[in-house]
This record gives sequence, C-alpha cells and structure tokens, in this order.
Amino acid sequence: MERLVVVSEYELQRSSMVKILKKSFYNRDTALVAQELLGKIIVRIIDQDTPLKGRIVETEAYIGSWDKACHAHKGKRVANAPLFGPVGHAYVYFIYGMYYCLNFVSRTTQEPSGGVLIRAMEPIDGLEYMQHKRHTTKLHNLTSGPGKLTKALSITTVQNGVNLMQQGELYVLDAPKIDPKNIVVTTRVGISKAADEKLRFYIKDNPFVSKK
DNA sequence: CACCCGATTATCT
DNA sequence: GATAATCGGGTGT
Repeated sequence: MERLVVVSEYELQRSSMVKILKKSFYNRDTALVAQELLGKIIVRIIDQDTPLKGRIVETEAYIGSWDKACHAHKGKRVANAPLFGPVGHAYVYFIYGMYYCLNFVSRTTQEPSGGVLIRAMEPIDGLEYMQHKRHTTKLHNLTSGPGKLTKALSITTVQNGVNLMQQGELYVLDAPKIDPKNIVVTTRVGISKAADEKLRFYIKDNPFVSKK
C-alpha cells in the first residue's frame, strides 16, 4: 500500500483540533499555571501506535525563591537544574529510593525557578499498558498519585529536561479550562516546610485525585 | 565517609 | 493507622 499524502506534523496537530501548550502558557505565575493545568492532557509516546494519554486532575505549585518546600529553595544544583531552566520542560526527580515525580517547569520572568508537580491524572488512552505497568486493573488506582502516574507512563529521569512543547516522547495538549468553582485549593501533601501554603489544586469530586 | 531524610506507596495490623 | 521498602543528595565530621 502506497502512502499518497504526506501530512506535516503541524497539520496533524491542527486536524485533530488540539494544540500543544506553549511557552506563553507556562511563562506565568506558577500557582496559576498549576491551577490551569487541571483538565489538560498529558501525552506519552512509547509506541507510536498506542499513545498513552491522561487528563490532569491534581497539581501542586513549587515556587523557587520564597517557597521553602521547593527543591530550588536553596539554590541551583545539578539535581534541580531543570527548575531554573526554560519553562515548558519536564523536571523529573527520584524520591524515597523507588519513585519518580513529574513536574512541569513554570514561572514568571521575575522568579528564578519554579515548577508544577503533577500529582494525579485520569487515564484516557493506553489503559492496558498502564495496567500492566502498575500491576492493577483498577482505574481509580492507576494514576492517582505522583509516583503511580510516572510508573504507569514509564517516566523516569530519562525524561528529565524533556521539552513538553513539541511532539515527542512527552508533551501536553490544551483542553477546556476548568471552572474555578470546581477546583479545590488546599495545602500540599507530604511536606514539612511551608506546609501552610495553599498551593495544591484538584478537580472537585474527581475520583482520580490522590486523596480527599 | 557516616548519617539523615524526603513533593510515596503497598501492605500489613 | 502504622510501617517497611530503598537510595541519592545534602550536611557535617
């Protein structure tokens, strides 16, 4: 069978009626970006024929200079360098000796660093792959936590620094904005410093959120 | 170089 | 509700 028409990646993107989030989205206040990432679509390409997709339902903002819970708080290191790098790129770190956490670098030009932790997503495509990786078939437990989500999507430090704004192994699609009335704003999970800051955001009543 | 502990989760009791 | 699993970076000797 002969392929008669070559469609550019740009056309493919337009024809599917979705846009990849670009720099202007990420280059804003980290807390606002965390809130507006709710509902957006993460695309993870491992096998071109079966893209993995999920809808973000829970995030947390970590804002470099003043936020004592942020990995970048004490300054730039090799390990946290992506937080100081260009927005719209991934920051992936290894935690507790066995899990990976996925962040999207985001900040205003006034801040030296910042990122949004992706805490949970609603699985959309590639469920079979995710279920295999997670050793469970229960959808509500597949990607309802930062460590679960990276496991389901096979995201490790290999993806650290990946550009999320171009079609590749990991990128993010735009989607309708969630009504702020349906967003819960509360304190972040699992931290001891700056524990009172309300920088956690999740979609109200969504069963794929990590906790209630 | 020893020690501590963390943006977690699965698996107990 | 409590805890084990497991390890790299940060801190201090």
